[in-house]
Amino acid sequence: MLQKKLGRRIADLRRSKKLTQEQLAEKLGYSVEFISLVERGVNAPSVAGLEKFAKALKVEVGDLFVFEEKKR
Amino acid sequence: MLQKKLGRRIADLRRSKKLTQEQLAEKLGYSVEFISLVERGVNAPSVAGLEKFAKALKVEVGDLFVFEEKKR
DNA sequence: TAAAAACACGTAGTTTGACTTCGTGGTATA
DNA sequence: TATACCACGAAGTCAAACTACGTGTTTTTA
Repeated sequence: MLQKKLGRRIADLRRSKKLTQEQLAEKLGYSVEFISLVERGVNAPSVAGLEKFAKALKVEVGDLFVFEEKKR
Repeated sequence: MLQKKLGRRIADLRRSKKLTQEQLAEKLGYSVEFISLVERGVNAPSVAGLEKFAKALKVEVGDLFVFEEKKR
C-alpha cells in the first residue's frame, strides 16, 4: 500500500520536473526498468535509494511520503 | 548518513513513548537485536518496515525523516 | 552497592527483495 | 509511420534486511 503511494508520488514529482524515466534513471544510476517498477509500486527503493530520489527530485526525503488527497 | 539520523529519530521517538527496545520489537514482530541495529544506524529498515515503525510510534512515515537541529 | 534491566556489539547465518538485463508490445505524438 | 515514452513479463544476482546466540557495559532502581 505504502509503496503504491510512494510510487505515484515519485512519478508525480518526476513529471513536475519534466523528466523522463530514462533521465531520472540516469541521474540516479538506476535502470529505467527499476524506475518503472518503483513508480508502479511493484518494488520499493531502499532507504539509501529514497535519499537519491529525494535529491534528484529536489525535495526532502520526508516529502516523498506526503501524499495528496485521493479524490476531489 | 541518512540511516544514522533515522536511527536516532526512531530511538528518540521510542523513548518519548516510554518503550523499551524489547517492547518495540514485540510490537513490530522484529528481534530486539534488529531494533538495536536500526537505532544505531547500522541497518536501515525496508519501506515496509518504515510503515510498521511509524504505526507503532504513532507518527506519519514522513515524520520519521524530520530531524531536529544537530547542536544547540 | 548490588542486582536487575536495558542496551551495545561481535560473529555468523538465512532469506527476502532491491536491482539488473533482455525482450515484447502498447499508446501517444509529431 | 517513425520514434519517444512507458508498461509489463521472466529470470537472474547479490547486497542487505533480518535472525539467533553470546558476552560485556551502562543505566536504573531498590
